[in-house]
Amino acid sequence: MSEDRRLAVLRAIVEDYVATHEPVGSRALVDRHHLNVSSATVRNDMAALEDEGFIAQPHTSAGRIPTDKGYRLFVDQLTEVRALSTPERRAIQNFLEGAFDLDEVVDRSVRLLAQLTRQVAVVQYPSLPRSSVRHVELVSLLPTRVMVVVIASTGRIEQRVVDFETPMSEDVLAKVRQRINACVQGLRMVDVADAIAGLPAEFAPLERSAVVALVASLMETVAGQREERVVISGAANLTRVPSDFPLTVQPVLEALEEHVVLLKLLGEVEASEQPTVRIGAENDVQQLSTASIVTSSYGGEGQAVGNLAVVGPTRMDYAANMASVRAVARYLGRMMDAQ
Amino acid sequence: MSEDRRLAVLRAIVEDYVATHEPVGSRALVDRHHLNVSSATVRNDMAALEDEGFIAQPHTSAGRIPTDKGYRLFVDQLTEVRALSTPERRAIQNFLEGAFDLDEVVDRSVRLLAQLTRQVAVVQYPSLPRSSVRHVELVSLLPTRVMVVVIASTGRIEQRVVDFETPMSEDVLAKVRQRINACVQGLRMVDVADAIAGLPAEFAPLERSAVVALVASLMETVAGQREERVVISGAANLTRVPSDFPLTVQPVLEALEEHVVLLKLLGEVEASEQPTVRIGAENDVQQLSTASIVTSSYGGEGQAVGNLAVVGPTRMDYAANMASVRAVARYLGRMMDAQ
DNA sequence: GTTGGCACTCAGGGACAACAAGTGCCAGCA
DNA sequence: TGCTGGCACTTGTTGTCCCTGAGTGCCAAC
Repeated sequence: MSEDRRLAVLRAIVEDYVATHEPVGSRALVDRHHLNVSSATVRNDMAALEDEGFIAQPHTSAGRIPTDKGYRLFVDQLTEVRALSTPERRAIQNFLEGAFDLDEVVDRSVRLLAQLTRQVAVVQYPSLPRSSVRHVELVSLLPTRVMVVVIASTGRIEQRVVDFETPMSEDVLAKVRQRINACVQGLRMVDVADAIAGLPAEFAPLERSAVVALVASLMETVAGQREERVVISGAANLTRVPSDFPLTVQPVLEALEEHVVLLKLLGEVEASEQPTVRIGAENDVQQLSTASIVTSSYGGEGQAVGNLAVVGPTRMDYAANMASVRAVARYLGRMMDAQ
Repeated sequence: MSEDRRLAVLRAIVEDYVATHEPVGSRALVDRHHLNVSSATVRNDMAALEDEGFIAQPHTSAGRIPTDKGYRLFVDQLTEVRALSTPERRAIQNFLEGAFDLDEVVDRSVRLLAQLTRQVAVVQYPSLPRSSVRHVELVSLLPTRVMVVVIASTGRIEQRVVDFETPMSEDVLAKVRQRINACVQGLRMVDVADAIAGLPAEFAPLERSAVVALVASLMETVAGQREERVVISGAANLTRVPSDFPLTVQPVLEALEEHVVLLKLLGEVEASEQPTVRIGAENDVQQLSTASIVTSSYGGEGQAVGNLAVVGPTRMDYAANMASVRAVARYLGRMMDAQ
């Protein structure tokens, strides 16, 4: 019994099952793929594959479907991610290039990814701690209230309102603004806290408490556990094929609404050129144990600033989805650079 | 045959059907509500109600369910929106008050609304054209590239990148910044275009083209058809009761992903203290013809700056949802004032 | 190691009967 | 005039039985 053929049989089963959504039997297999052996031989191979846990039978008289372990082996066999065709690439480029600002770039990316894969797409905003400072603006709202606006190199903008006990004059505010920018412009967010820690000491005791409050607020903003943000699109695709998630659309939708859960999912990827796949129960999130996730990081200049993902049924077209995820991640990274 | 009793019967049918999700028969009706008449009498009333189109039978041997027209009459009979209980109100307040910035306020509101109503909630960001300018910031990215950042009175921030043909010095940029803010600060967005139209003329011919580009970009930003933004939450609630949308979760989900559609839905409300209800086919959006929508506007000082809504099956608890929508709209309006 | 053959299993679907829920209508009553 | 009890009728639901077809496992032969 050849090991190679067994792998070929597994691959054929996965391909057929992904295409037809029905358990595939030995007869259909030899008909559709030219395996050059009889159905009885394939049956023997299938029995072996089942013993090893790669495929399973819904019931005795049915064909086989791949298990999570089977998909895993299948995916690991995919030696290289297929490249998109030129027209596909051009479509992506055209679609993303019309965007004006970061919100629009992210929004278009997530929609595009959902459309390409016909699955649910998730895109994380460029992570604040992983980018650098372009500009800090202080806008006076009241004599005792200032809005701190941080503009990141990725185009992301964060704001926060600070109240003081003692009023601050426009002159002092201008000076603080100038000093802060001098200290932090171009710095990586993670280094900002150190850079401005000494600032309050430069100011007269009377002004110092307000400056301390400003600096503290700025530190909070850039530390930003809270500031990670994700966008999803294509939830309707979950219901496109009802059998995808037989009775389980709800837990999946619920998981997708929990941004904390999503961030955890996205966060588990190490930065890499290749998309990462997690299949079924490989996901730590219990609600997504019937789903598979294809993730990748993106960022300019080989520097990951965020992650993105596609979520779908374990029975998905892994090759195509990996290609789409990689393509969108690349274009997104390029947009970040361009900004 | 008393008209009052017929209305009471309709109300009882709606209430029972909303509660049980099953066609309600004459027998069950007299059992559960003390109507003080026999089931035969109720049957006569039901026949009349059916003639008038307020209720319908799924099939001959089944009970009655309300039609869209029936729900409409029921809703119109609700003379006043129930007030929320004090603990409910306190919960809302606590939930919303911890928010730091606008994004967080909107995010929390939409989640809260989804949780209160157990339906899909939609919240529109404060509309740019309906708010005023707090501050305009120009951040130099390159000598020929500036990021225009507009901060609105509602806390909303919009950005946009402008490229010039001729480089602009920091000095000129500072002057433009100062002049723009002098012209537009505190102005309503709709009046901004007029206020800055004359600005380029103040500058030397050499600088003028860049200033024109800046002014044009600013005008585009505040005109902002494109800039309306909505957030949704609670999509998982669509699948909570499978019978809510028998085979139709998909079109509803699709409609909810089309922000253009949502904005249209939200936009059709006239500003009013009372929530507006649109039932089933009353929605212009065909995909939502099996859904009902409860909308309201919100805004500080009686000035509407945005809208919000709850989307659910026609068979929803209208009284409760109207109360929740109104409550969240009020708190949201208050938050806008506070900013 | 591969193949054809054959007995076995089991989900799916049609036919049919019994049942339950609910209706419409009518004659009688206040 | 309006309400009520009663009764025949309709129809979806449930359960049983049976048949069919797809697919398997295994064995003997090549």
